[in-house]
Amino acid sequence: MTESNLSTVYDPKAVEEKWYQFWVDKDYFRVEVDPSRPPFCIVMPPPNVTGSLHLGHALDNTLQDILTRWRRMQGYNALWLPGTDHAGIATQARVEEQLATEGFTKYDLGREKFLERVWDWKHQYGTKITNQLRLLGSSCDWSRERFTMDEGCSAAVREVFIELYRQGLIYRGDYIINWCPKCQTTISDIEVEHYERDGNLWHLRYPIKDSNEHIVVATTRPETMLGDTAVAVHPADKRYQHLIGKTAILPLMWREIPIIADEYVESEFGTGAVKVTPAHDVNDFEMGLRHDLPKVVVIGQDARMTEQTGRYAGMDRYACREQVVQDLENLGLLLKKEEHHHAVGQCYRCASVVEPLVSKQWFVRMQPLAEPAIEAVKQGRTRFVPDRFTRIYLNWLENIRDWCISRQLWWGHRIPVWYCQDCGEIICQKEEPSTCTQCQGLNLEQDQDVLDTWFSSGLWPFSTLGWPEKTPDLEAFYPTSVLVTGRDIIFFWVARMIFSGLAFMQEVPFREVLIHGLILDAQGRKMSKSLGNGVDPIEVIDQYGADTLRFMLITGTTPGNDVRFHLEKLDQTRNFANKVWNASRFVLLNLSDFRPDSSEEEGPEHSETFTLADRWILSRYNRTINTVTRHLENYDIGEAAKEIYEFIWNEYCDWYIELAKPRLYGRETEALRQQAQKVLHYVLCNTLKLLHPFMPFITEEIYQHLPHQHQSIMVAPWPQVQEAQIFAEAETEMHLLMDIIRTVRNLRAEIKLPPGKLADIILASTDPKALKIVREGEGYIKNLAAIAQITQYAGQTEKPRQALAAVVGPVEIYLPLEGLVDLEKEIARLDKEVRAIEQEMERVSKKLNNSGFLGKAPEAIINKEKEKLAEFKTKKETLEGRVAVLRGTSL
RNA sequence: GGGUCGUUAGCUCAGUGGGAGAGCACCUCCUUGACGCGGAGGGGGCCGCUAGUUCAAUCCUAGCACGACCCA
Repeated sequence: MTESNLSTVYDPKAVEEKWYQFWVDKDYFRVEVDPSRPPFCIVMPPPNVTGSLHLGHALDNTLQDILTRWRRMQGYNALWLPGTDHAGIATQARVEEQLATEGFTKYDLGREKFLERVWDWKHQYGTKITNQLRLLGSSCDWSRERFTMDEGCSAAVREVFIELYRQGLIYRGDYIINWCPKCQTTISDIEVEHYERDGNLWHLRYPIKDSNEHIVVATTRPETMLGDTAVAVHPADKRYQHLIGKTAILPLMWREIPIIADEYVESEFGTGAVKVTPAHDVNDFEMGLRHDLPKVVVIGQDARMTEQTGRYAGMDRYACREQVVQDLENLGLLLKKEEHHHAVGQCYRCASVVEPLVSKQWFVRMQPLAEPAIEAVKQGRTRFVPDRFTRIYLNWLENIRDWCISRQLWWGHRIPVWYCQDCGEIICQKEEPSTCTQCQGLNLEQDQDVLDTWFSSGLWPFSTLGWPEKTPDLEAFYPTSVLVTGRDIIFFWVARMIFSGLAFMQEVPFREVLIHGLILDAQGRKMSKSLGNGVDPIEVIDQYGADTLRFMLITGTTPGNDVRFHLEKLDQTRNFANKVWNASRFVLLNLSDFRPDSSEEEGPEHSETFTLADRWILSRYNRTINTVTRHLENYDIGEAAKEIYEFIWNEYCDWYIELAKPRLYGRETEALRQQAQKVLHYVLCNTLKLLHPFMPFITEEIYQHLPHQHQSIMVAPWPQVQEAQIFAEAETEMHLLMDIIRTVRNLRAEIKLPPGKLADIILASTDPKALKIVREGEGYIKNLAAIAQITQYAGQTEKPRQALAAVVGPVEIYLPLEGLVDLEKEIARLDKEVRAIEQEMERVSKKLNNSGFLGKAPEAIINKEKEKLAEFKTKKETLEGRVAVLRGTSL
């Protein structure tokens, strides 16, 4: 064995790639349909093929990998299905940027050639990102990897489009949409981000026809007045009653427009009268429908004024704003301009100010699809974790508007609709028609637009499992077990998967949705390219290893809450990995002559030779299995990790290894040495299994060095609690000894006794049980508190004056130090402690004298308080007695 | 305007209806045969504010303040 050559510092680089390749070679990630085992399935939220892994992906996929590895070890047939997303706008934009550096536009290439370029891009970056997922340790089934534009997913998209079209749930119409003038495409409502801005509110006077009166409207966008087709007031507004039904003259255009009454108008806002521009405002558009108003398009897709605007035609929308204001002012029709704070919609992709426009687009009728999706979640068929996201989901679906799904892009799923240029027939079908179904004409043209990316990702949970074919995978794994995703795409994606799943699979796509927060930078800002505050997970892996990144991302966090990324936290986690490494090194160094004689799962048989420390660590280990498993079941993944961290560091390393050393170093019998080896090995080996889902690489590396039964730790069974190995009494006894040891160390520090200098102590107790524990634990105390001689007293015996004293439960501790004890200082110290105890006692007595407490509190709590009081009382008396001795006022 | 989350040690964050926790930072000590990416000990908190429920509130309820985010 070469274990003794293991470096004292864990080096992730040396092992990670090796083990990932090993797992792949062994085909451990690949899943076959297996009816004999319960299925567990996660479909991966497909990362975009636009770029590279960011920390959000790292968190998302770490969580999925933890769940998958854990369930796999538990014996589930665990499928984690990976894939990537074509990400329409984003990818197209990146390729256009690339072309621009070569001095081309997409129009120079033409649609077909351009798409070839995008596919090239996809192959390059799709591979890059899936390779990065491998670096992270993701145990997904790569043989099932999918892409939203592969043949199967594309077939699913066409199937769904045609079916919804057939049912009348997809329609084409002139409606107001959000237009991004930079991306030159529509975007859906949720792709618009609203930001507060400083703007102005202009008050414009519109003359009333055949009257000297004016009506004053307030607007934040004066340039749109050129497209006004009405003025609206609230029907109950007393100020304007006499004007309702009259006609106003639209200045500059000198068009007659009606004054209408509509509930939508807020009387309190501005002047209480609003201009109505149905072609350029969502609310005005709806008002226009209610009142049958004409729509005058004054701003075009290039964000310039249209021919409709006469002399303003061709101006940029903002230049036109200036001009209109100026012209109105010249006419004396600008009443005032006031500063006004308001929200402006921007494109989520390029941050251009979105222009609401009326245009012909494809829409999905949402009402009939949303209803079952609302019901399913209300019935708990899909459960959100944490629960609060249920309301966010429901709120959105309950107020849903129709979904604009056409995009004026080239990269994406082409809308499967053809228009007959001869007879105007609209043909919607899977395959390209060769002749018109109506007039048999040959002059067919396919719709130029593609579908919103989320249209295809909404089908992801079943399209990836083979739908629309009836595949064994679909049968076995749908509905999937859990979806893990960020809180930012509940609307974009989660809701759409649920209604699509219900519509086409008649069942929800997943039973549970685990929502996690976003990764923020150290100042709490979102990481973004423009801020340049992003952290590259690959660099972190390079520097610290994937295990450290994974563990760091999921510890100290709560489900659903954002996480700030601090580099220091990486050090902390790296130190933990190193601790695990070195504890394992220690065990290995002492296992050279060890041959396990029991199964890895069952561990050493209970034996009379178990020491107190053995029983204690076995008991603690078994309780840890229980707690960790429970936390994982509840998706409290950070808590599960913390539990393992604390068990390994604070119990296994800090105490058990130290307690076991004397036996290992052969100061006792060979049988005792072997017993220690067994327990050390068993607990370490199985604790590594608990840690494996969180830190797959280091646990595999160590497992392979240890004597082991399974080919890999990742296919070893998840540890089971062994009731026979839970020793409650050993835990209590060990805690008493640990307290005594801590207290002795404390006393030594008090008087600055050098750690190397052995001391003698006196332990006294009137409690025979305590004396027995102390007698059995004598060796532990001597070793861990650097004690040479322990003198035990049963009962009241005279103690040396020149000694420090302390009380731990029923045990008195004396550290005699002839000539070193400053009696005054010692008295002061003890007095201080007495006062602290008195405070505690007062609080407890107050409770116990409260009849309400005695009458209503559970008996266990009352007894606990009584015990506390009794313990404080003894301790106080002992310490006071001690003070009296030191003062010489007693005996 | 509606909603959600947060407010706990100097910093970053866990946690619980019944004696306040971790990591980092800070102070003291330690080249102890796994680990100085370590060990031992220590200091440091009206658990945002105000009411209410309760025998008991840092935890539950309401309101408020501040911060972040979402929706309109």
